[in-house]
Amino acid sequence: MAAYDHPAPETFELTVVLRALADPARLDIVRHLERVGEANCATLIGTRPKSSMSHHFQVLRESGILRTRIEGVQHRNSLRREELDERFPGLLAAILSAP
Amino acid sequence: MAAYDHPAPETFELTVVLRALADPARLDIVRHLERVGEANCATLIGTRPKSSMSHHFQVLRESGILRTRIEGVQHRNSLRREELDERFPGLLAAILSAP
DNA sequence: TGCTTTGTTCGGGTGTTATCGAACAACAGG
DNA sequence: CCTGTTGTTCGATAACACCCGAACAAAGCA
Repeated sequence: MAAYDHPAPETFELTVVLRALADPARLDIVRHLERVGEANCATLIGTRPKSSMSHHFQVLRESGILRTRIEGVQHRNSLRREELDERFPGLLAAILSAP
Repeated sequence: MAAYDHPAPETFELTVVLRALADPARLDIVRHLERVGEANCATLIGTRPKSSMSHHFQVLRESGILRTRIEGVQHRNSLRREELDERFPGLLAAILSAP
């Protein structure tokens, strides 16, 4: 399995990031990652099937919100906090602290 | 023309607000309102038809991002900055300062 | 009463996104 | 190898959102 491509912070698009976050399932993923730091897909699957989760991770990854590191058979995801804050200062913090 | 209903800040939903902002046309409206304070629909129409604009204003209004005040035949729109900041501290500022 | 201005509402067409099962691929361990 | 685990990819369906013209509504004014 080849490593994923991750966009550079200068190419993050605000509307793309907002659209990625404007989904309850993906917001759950982001909030969970904030708590645990790093997680693979399986641990985040609630009632949703794997294929749906894989799609949501792809959207989050391609928008720049998270990075995926491959370790063996698992894909470990974590937030790109510094890079997001570099491009959109305060945005992630505001969203993570929102009710 | 009866006045519009505007949601109370406690009922603002993060995903709804993010979805409302995750559209280039609506982001333009929000940025414009930040500059001029208050504006009616017509002054914001660029190349888009009235019906499209009316739709975008409705989305922004129902999500809580702006309020619409009727004055004669004009509908004056302005950002609900304090109320948004009360519910989602820092969110609007982060978005307005983003590239 | 007409006429103009300003927006809304309606209807349909179009494109995008979410969802999910099933099949596939990559890796690790026995 | 063979098997189990972990995710991705594919294909189909359904839901949603955007877009725009046309008709409508409300208010101001001659």
